[in-house]
Amino acid sequence: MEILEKIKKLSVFKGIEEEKLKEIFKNLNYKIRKVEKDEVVAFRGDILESLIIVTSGEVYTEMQKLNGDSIVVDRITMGVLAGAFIFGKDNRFPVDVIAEKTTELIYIPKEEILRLFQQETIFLQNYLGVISNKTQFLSKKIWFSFTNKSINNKLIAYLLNNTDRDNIVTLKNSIKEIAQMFGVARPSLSRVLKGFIDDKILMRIETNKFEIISKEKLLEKVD
Amino acid sequence: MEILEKIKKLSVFKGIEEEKLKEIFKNLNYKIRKVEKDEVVAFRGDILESLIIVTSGEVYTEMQKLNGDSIVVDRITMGVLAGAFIFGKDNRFPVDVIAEKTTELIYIPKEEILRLFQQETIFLQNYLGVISNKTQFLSKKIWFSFTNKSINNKLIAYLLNNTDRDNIVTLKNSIKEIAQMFGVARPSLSRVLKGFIDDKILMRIETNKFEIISKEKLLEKVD
DNA sequence: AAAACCCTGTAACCTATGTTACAATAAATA
DNA sequence: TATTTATTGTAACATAGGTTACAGGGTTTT
Repeated sequence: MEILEKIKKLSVFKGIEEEKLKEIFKNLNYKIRKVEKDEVVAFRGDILESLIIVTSGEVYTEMQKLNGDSIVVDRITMGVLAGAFIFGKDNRFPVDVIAEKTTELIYIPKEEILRLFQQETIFLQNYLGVISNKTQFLSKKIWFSFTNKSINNKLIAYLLNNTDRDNIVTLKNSIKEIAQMFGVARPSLSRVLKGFIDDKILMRIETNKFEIISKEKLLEKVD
Repeated sequence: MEILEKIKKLSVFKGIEEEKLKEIFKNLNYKIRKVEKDEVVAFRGDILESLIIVTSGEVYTEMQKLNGDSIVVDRITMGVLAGAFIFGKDNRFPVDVIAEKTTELIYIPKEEILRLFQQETIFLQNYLGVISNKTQFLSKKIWFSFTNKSINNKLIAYLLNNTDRDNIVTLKNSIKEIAQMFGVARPSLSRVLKGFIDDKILMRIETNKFEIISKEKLLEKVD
């Protein structure tokens, strides 16, 4: 069972002994599906009857904007695909799912999943963990964009969240990426950043390393 | 057991026969807590060891903005409180929880919940449903604000989502509330709405009832 | 009916942010 | 090292949206 090698690395099966995992999969009704690059794994609106797990390769999910453009929502290399949608009220895919490269997927029917939950508490806990983390992640994202409307505030929150002791901030992402995360234009973010430096609130140490000269002054900039 | 009367109305216990529910609660290790209006149920950062269920009254959750203002995130009258946080990586409350009025809560330890999951599949499915729905709700919210940046687009998406056949839109909320949902200023929303009416894309039938004269023209307004 | 209140429309004004474009680095590649 | 490519800084300009303020129309309260 070469599938075991892939399976045991997945976070939903973490902590289950290999022997048990083998036993589980021997009696499990599942399907393996291989898709090529650019192949559509699922269309928006498709009904979800099975849990889909990505074991190798990569898929991305995209949504349609009103003007027809589509934006990439998420990328999944290993793990559960849309885990919150199989048990929710609306069990249809909210997004299109497309393979980024050659990808292997496992389909496990919902009933089998429920049976596994009963049989293997660790699996249940892992699964609960996965969707709980997703919810937490989304909650934080919403909180961030809701409480920090201006670029000013977004940047301040970001800086404060990434300060080590000694008030040094090392950016984990490029300015370009941060602007994207914030959903703002890159030059606009640069402008605000420059403003903080001009006002001697921040000091640039390296390209993407700053010292917060005064936290108080920084907080005064909140609008 | 008067608690049964309250319990059986909760969506996480839906579909479980009353007799079984009685049996479950007889052997369950839980605590009841009563709080008065304005009493703090939980502080941001508190560790969650138990599932908390609101059985009567009402609580609201609030978050701190950088400038110290707090905003109300959610209100819960009956149901599970922060259900995604007990099984997630970070099992601390992300928000302050405060009683809106006299409120009764049930605390069930995490281990007991897990035991219940094994014992009563319906409960497990209900619970999965609750957090899944939450995730779906948050996903939609994020999608909406991410794909519809301008008030223009937000309003168009809102109108299209609330059209019945015959292209009549009846607003479910006041303009004020919609502006709040969108996170924009009320006069700004009014202005855009007026724009659509001036351009003969919408026609006002009643105060909060409109006819979409031309869906095509409406979609042309997307930026 | 009068008063008080809340929701909405509307207008004038201002500012933050997007847009575009180009120069200056920095990083990657030949 | 030289050349290309991606990332940033910066500036000039346009505009969507926030702010404030006030007036008209509903509702509720007195």
